[in-house]
Amino acid sequence: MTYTLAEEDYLKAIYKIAERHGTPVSTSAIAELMQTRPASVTDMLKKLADKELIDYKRYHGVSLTRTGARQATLLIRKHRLWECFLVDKLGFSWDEVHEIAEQLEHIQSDTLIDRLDDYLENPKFDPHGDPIPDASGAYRMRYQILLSDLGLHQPAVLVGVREHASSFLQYLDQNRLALGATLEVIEVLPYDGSVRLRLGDGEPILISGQVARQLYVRQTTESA
Amino acid sequence: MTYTLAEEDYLKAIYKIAERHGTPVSTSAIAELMQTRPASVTDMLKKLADKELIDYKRYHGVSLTRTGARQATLLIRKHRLWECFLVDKLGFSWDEVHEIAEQLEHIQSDTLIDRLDDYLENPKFDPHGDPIPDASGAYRMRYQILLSDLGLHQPAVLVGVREHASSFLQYLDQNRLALGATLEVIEVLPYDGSVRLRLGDGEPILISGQVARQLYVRQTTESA
DNA sequence: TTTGTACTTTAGCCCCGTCTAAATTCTTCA
DNA sequence: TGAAGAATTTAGACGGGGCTAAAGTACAAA
Repeated sequence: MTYTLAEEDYLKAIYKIAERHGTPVSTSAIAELMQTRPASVTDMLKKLADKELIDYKRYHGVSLTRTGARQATLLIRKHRLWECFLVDKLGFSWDEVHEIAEQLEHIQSDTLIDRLDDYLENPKFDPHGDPIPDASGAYRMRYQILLSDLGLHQPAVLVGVREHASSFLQYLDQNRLALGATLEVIEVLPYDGSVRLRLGDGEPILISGQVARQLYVRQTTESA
Repeated sequence: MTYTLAEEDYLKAIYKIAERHGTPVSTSAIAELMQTRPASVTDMLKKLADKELIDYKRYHGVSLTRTGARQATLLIRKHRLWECFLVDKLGFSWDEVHEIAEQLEHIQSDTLIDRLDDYLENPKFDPHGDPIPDASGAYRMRYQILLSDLGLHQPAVLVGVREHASSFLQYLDQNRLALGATLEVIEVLPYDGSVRLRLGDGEPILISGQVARQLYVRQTTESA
């Protein structure tokens, strides 16, 4: 019932890759995400398979078992709740919390995490707009689309970020692109896909197509 | 500048033993406190000595160097601040927090601990009445004596506990012996050293000499 | 001064998680 | 169909941290 730090890290990595790119998850994808060597990954996969946390066929990648997915979801719950704590209570900014939450998520205590959840008033999303699973591992996906897929003049709210790199988040801060901001696409430049948008009721700003593809928005009216 | 989990645990153990029983600290004392084998302790002592965290002479015990003591104090600071957080913010009781704080104290982030300190409003004592070192490692000892050394009819306040075992703390709870309680010794039974005392303005209660030797009190007047 | 006993260290082994180098398997394309 | 090339796994090794068994050291008592 209790796993090592390394095992937990692998489970989370597999979960994340599966979420983005589907299953099965390749050895090299895990190695890349975890900054380690494929040979090391193979070793660990055997151990995880022995513990029935993953389904593993040599040369054909892995997927999480029910138990493995359960555990991964729990880790994500812990990670995101700690991020809320760091931002909401301790005053960290959203680009500073990842590293610390990576450590905190390994603290073993169900009571602790449940009480933390209550203390934070059961948040449903973390500071990056990612959903927080409940104690049973369930979470609801919010309706959201990429800003790059938002129609012209369609009012929307910024609800999440796909990219979590500090430099990206700092860039957003500098451009007043905070979660909850209302916005509307004014123009998409045909040459390179850059997007001009109105933020709240301020002056229009220009962001690259690259950035637009990293932002999740929710439309705020049902018009075309 | 950054140490492994095991190294940190050893430093803290050595610090604690030195605090209670003085220096040098024996291999077997460390082994007993850490629930490990003397042979394992010897192995680790060599490593800590190589890193100049302890002074170590074969067969003659160890003491912490300045650097080692600094690190141990920092760990204790972290441990005690986390205990405050768990009790004051998350509503844990004082007998539930030790295990969790043992894990939390290893989280590496100076910023985190400083912000936690501020968030808790820079407490000077943890839930067991133990002093919390400041960021520089300094802390002030409170004036305190053992309840077993308190004179008859001498008004005093319960300020700390020497024993941290859950069962002991729960026993105190059941007898309304909480930190901050005012008390006065009414009688010491000659037969076994049991102490009868008045707690606040309630009925007298009887505690064993054994228990009285685990409680720290501060006298509240200068009489006799 | 010697010796018995308790304490400590050494020697040698184990498991975890990682690595490099070499071998194997998969896949794709001519 | 049959390689070439990419991905993956195996083999063998290492450092961290722990254990047992055996050997060495200290110290108190005679």
